[in-house]
This record gives sequence, structure tokens and C-alpha cells, in this order.
Amino acid sequence: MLPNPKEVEEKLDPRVRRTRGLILSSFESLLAEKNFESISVQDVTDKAQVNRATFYAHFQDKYALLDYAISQMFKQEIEKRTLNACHYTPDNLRNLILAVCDFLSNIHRGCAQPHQQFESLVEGTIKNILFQLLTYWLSQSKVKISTEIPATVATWAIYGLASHYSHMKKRPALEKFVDEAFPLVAVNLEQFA
Amino acid sequence: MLPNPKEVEEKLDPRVRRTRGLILSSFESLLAEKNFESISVQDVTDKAQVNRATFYAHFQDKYALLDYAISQMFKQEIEKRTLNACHYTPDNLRNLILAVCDFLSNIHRGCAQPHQQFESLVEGTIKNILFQLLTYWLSQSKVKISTEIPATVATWAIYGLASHYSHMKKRPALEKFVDEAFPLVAVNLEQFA
DNA sequence: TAAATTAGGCAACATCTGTTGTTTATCCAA
DNA sequence: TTGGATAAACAACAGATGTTGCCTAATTTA
Repeated sequence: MLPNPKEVEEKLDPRVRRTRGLILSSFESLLAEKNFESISVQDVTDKAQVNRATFYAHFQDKYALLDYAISQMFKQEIEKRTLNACHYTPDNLRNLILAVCDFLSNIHRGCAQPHQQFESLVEGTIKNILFQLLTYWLSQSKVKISTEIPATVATWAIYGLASHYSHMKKRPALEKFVDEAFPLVAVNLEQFA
Repeated sequence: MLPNPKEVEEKLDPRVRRTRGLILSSFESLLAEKNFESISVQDVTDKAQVNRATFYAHFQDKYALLDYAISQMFKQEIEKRTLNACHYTPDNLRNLILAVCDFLSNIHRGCAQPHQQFESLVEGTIKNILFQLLTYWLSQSKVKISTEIPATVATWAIYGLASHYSHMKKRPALEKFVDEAFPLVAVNLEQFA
């Protein structure tokens, strides 16, 4: 199973957990109001009622904060759908694609005017987790895998599809979209089923 | 054929061309020395011997400058290989994959310690051009295309592969790598050949 | 519970950012 | 060739950034 970040958090100094929680929720509520680019570290710490210097003790900068926030949310999504403790099957892949499309759509719905830079950062974060997960899935397969190429292609294809879906002006029903998209990803993974 | 940016540049005020050229080459030489994150607008304009305010008359910020620089370079690469005036064939696709892998490897070789943010930005820029090109290719096909899904998946898969290749510690020969990677992209485009 | 450790508050810093108003120079078209 | 248009230089601005050193308060642990 993939490492669970909560277990690591559990035994933290309560002051740290409190501070991080304050920063996180301040940040999330700011993201709903204004776009990422225009949120300053000052904004975050003001709303969180935490000193600005304290922020820098926890995160390198606001980009690291975004990375952390998105990671947490996405990993929760994966766990909720129990995709983190399984292996490759067409059905699991289908659900994974659904999960990413859904997650990204919600991000774009929930965040004010998502901009280029914001999206790039989210993308990097999600793709890392996706690749880790797919690599884990494929490692369970009886078929010996010599390269990371299949997991790479699948990761990028899935994220690309989700990104495409979440940007469509007139989105078709999610199920409909995934029906069409699924085979393009699956064709390269069938050998591992 | 895809729009050629040089034609647009041609008739610019010579002062503008001079300034942009200075900024560009200053930026490129700085990229070879230090990583993108640590380059300030001040650094760029100092080396270019241009006023900082002038910079902002040309580019919104350093991210826009990066986008511009990478676009220019990549489009040149595409033109050099005459991939910008053709249609989908397995051979063209092969060359396109080669081009992207090659380009990205060179970027990573030429730039000091490329970092997360830098790579995200490069990625967005290249993917836009790739998608435009593939969409153009497929529009030439006799097969009617109803969605952008195939071009999307191909774009992301190709970039993903190139990114993967350029990050490998021990890179196999480029030809070798593309032999292995090519079918995973082609399988979804065969119908347009 | 006392001592040692560590988090957070606070203040101040040099630097970078994006923008504006003014002046000088360069360019182009009539 | 000269006059109108526009690019670039310059100076100055308010705000944001990342970092530091010092002090207090909370938490562990022995």
C-alpha cells in the first residue's frame, strides 16, 4: 500500500498541527475568493492569525503550500475510493480516471479564475501521485516490467484527459466522457491485467 | 501550415527588436548560470543593459519571458525538421517524438539545476504548441474527428515520454528509446494514417 | 515537577516587484 | 527634412519577499 501521510502527521507537536491547520484553511478559503497568483503570504498569515515568519518555518513559499494542500486533498480522494490498495484492472483504471476528472473539475469550480501558473503547479503535484500509484499497481502484475514507460504514458494520458475535461466549456456527463477516453489509456496497460 | 512568428516580428520597430533581443540573450545566458527561480527581473535587465521598467513594457513578468523564449526555440526546432507543414504519418510522429525528446534533453543540459516550477512552465508552453500541431495534423486526415481527445492524449503522452527521457540518469540512445515509446503513442492515432 | 527543547511572536533588514510620471532619443511617414 | 509618434531611460512609490536574532510560551522527557 502507498504510504499514508496522516500516520506521519499524527505524532506531531500539537502547536505545529494547529499552525499548519490554520495556514491550510486560511489558504483554502482564500483560494475560493481570489486567484492563486494574487494571494500573498501576508494574506494567508493574516487570515490564519499566524506570524508571517512562522509561515516560512513551515513552508518554503506559497508554491510549497499549494503543493502540500493539493497533495492532501488528492490523496484523500484516492483513499476514499480505495484505489490506494489495489492493482491494475480495467475497472480500477476506470475509477481512477473518474477520480482525477472529478477532482480537477472541482478544483476549477472551487477556485477563482485559475491561471496558467496555478494549473502547472497543481499538475505537477497530481502527476507525481498518479505515477507513484500506477507504478505500484503495475508492480503487482505477474508480467515483469522493465521500464517506467507504460506508467509514464498512462500517468500523462490520464492527467491530460482530466485537464481537458475540466476545461471544456460544455462538459458532457462524466460517465460519457470516460467511456470515450478510457480505451485510449487502457490499450497500453491491457497486458498487465 | 502553422502560423510563423518570425513573419510577425519582421516589421517591428528596430528599437523594439533590439531591446527584445538584448533581453532574450541576457536571459538565456543567465539560465545557463543559475536556476530560473533565482533569476530576478533586475538580473535580466542589468545584463541586457536595459531599464527595468522597459522590461515590463515587453513582458508581463519573468514567467512570460520564459514562455516566450521557450516557444521561440521549440518552434524553430519544429520548423527545422519541417514538421510544421505536414500531416499524420507514423514517420512524422516518430520524428516529432524525437524532436521533443531532443529539445527537452538540451534544455536540461543547458540550464543550471532545473527546478519544479521551471519545468512546469516549460511544459505548459511546449504542450500548447504540440497540441496545436497535432490538431493540425489530424485535421488533414480523411477520417472525420469529433473530439479533441485523441490529440490531447497524444500531446500529453509525447510530452510525458520526453520528460521521462530527459530525466533518466542513464539515458539509452535516443533512437532506442523512441523505438520502445513510439507504439504507445501511435496505437491511438493509427486510424488517422 | 523541573529542565531542556522547540514553536511561535515580534521587529527589522535588504532585496525584489510592478507601476507611474516625466524627459530624452529614435524612428517613420508625409 | 521635419513633425508627430513612440520607445526607452530614469527616479521614485508602495507593497511583498525571505531571513535573522531575540524573547516568550508551550510541550516533552527524565
